[in-house]
Amino acid sequence: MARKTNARAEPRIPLSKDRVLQAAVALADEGGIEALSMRKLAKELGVEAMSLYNHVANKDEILDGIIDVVASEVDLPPDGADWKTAIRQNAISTRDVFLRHPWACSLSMSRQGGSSARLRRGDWMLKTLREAGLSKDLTYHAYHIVESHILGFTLQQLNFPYSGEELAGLATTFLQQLPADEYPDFVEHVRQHLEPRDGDEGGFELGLDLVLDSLERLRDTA
Amino acid sequence: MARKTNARAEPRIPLSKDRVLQAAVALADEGGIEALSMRKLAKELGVEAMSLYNHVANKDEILDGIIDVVASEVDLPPDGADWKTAIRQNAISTRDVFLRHPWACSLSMSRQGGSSARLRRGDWMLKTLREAGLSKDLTYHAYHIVESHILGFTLQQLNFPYSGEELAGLATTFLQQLPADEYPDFVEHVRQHLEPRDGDEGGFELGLDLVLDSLERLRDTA
DNA sequence: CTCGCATGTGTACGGTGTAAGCATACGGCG
DNA sequence: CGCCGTATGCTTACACCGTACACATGCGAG
Repeated sequence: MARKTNARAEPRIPLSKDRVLQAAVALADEGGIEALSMRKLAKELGVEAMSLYNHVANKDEILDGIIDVVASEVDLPPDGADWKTAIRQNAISTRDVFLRHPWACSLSMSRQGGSSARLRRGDWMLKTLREAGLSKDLTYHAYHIVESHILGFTLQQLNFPYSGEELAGLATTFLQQLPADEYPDFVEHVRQHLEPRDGDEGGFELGLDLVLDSLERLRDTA
Repeated sequence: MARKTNARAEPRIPLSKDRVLQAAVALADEGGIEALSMRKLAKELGVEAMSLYNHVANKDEILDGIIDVVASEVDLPPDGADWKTAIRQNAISTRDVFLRHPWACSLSMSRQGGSSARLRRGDWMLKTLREAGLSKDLTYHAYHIVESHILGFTLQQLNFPYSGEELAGLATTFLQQLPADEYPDFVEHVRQHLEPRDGDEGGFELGLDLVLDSLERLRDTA
């Protein structure tokens, strides 16, 4: 007979922080962040809940970890390119990543922990701004302004009832039950959301360019 | 003896949805949103947890309700004034309210429910933009861009380790434990955060004016 | 072989939101 | 005045959460 313990049937890949985080991201991706519990995560890995604690200190460490996993997915364009297009690319990449992991944007905004991938991105953006010739002070503010647009815009888009094809139906019912005479402009706005304009990259990039051009102007006049 | 039930000692103000929401806001203000549980809220009101369900359907309704309570605190400047200063005032007021209720900003971004005060504010801003002469399309985008800045910037500020006096000490330790040679620009940025610049209204209003001026320019050239 | 350590398990505790049934108090009716 | 339906509050109970703690088991080093 086979050796008693080394059950050949399943090679039993050992757990690891990496595997835990990977599974956590997958779980959050398909069920939302509220579906990510230690018990469900353990089950997903074929293990008991407490076993996870051999690889992570607590759930917070998992949350910080999965934020870092998604943060590591965003592109940091190489130096040398024009600063505005570099930041533009990074902003768009950041947005894409957050749309791919819809739970990550709000989670990322609600915890201040600086894990490596996030630090790397922040440092990259600051360096890019600084090397673009912005003053120390302007760089400081520009960073927050650009980040505000990226995070704020993406979060808004993620929280909208959804533009995904048939789910527009859901939005129309939402529309019908709000008093059109009392909030006419808001109703009009929601209606505009339902027009086919595949995503809101349009508005996102419009605002982004507004901000970047303004910063450039500020740099040149100051 | 006194009548048996009508215990004179405490007139027993009856519960009401309003009283529940008011207490919920107070609880969240002093303990953060995670301190807001049905049991604690009930205790605060001198009542048992399940009694709350006579006045609200579930906890979500409480969350939507307290968002509306804070939303009703923001100023909607009267018509007639210059659109940029009107929106400016509203933006600053919105930011102030969110700084007063630090839990409200992220909560407000993570639920799409349109309760009356929020709808009123959204409608007001859209109307203001439209009457400023922005095209339908530009109004649509401008709304999201302005909102992104307000919400994104405020959220960023709320999540920063804190600029409050001695808590700066906490931030300095945070600073010391991150590798200064690896992320030099980020370290510099955090250091700038610690300089006395009471709040970040500076950056907030700078970015806001950037956006508003750009929108005006776009209106006039299109 | 045996020991120690890393890893996974089982059980338990205090917390959460809330469903169901019971107790009580109040307002309108005879 | 007395009665009763309804609104309000209380009690108990359930499923789920994060995680502390004690224990079982496997593997590599001496």
